[in-house]
Amino acid sequence: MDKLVTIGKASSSSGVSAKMIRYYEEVGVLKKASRTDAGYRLYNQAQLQQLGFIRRARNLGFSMTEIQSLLKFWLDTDRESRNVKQLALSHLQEINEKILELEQMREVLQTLADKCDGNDNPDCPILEGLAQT
Amino acid sequence: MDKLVTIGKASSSSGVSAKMIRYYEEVGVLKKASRTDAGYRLYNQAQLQQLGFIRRARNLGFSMTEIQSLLKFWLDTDRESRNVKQLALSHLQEINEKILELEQMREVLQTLADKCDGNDNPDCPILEGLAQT
DNA sequence: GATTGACCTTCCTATCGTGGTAAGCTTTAA
DNA sequence: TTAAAGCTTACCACGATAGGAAGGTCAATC
Repeated sequence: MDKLVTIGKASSSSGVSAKMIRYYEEVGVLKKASRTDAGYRLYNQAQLQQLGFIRRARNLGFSMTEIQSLLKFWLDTDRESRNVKQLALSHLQEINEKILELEQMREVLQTLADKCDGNDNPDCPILEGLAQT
Repeated sequence: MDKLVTIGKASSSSGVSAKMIRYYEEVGVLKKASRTDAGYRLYNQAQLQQLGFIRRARNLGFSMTEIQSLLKFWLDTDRESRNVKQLALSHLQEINEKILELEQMREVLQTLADKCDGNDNPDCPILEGLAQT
């Protein structure tokens, strides 16, 4: 039942590009795939699930290093959920910091933009704000 | 009055690293600096102001390409504020999109994390969410 | 049996903004 | 005079991704 597929099928069914699948193998996030006699990589169902896992973790903004840990936890039945949660919370904090940073940028920039007439006149509070004389 | 300084002073007084100052020159964001006989770069007051301008624009998240445009506008007394404002609003939109993306990540991840006990038990809704069986 | 086209392989390049390092020259201060 | 600090260019690295070139493999069609 463990149907094997080459990298193209693995890519289309997981939503991860073939390029990236090879890259994940190269950097050690994925174990080396088995090969056909001709050297084609082969993936089984469990490996396809791992690719989906990686894609979803990427979509949540986890770095490859974090994903490597998450995958290890996932495959380890002796994991402690404490460690997974800690990783998630640490990433959540990063996300929150980025949001705050972007919101501050937005506020400053919006304030400047609001003051700019945006016509054919050269006077521009945006440039003045950046020049900050 | 137009005191000239070498790159170290230019860096410390503008808050832009010497490395970056050279890089901006290399990619054409800054005009090539004049040089001493020995080949040391020299910066005048106007150029120091430009460095500050760049630093503040970077702090607002503008890309180097956008900053190149902003600098051009700033130095062009025939500019129309319309174009500056358009650039700023376009960047604002990007910022807003990034914020939305991060907020979506946060919501999903926070929901998963809330469901995870975070103890020595292996059961973990975070991993289950990523596995999405 | 031969050709074709889709698929696979490895290897190299680029992105973007920043940091680091090494080898060597110049300036300044002791 | 010598040592330290500062400058120069020319490399390499990051993280995650994409593109391309050159070549091997597979399956279907002529």
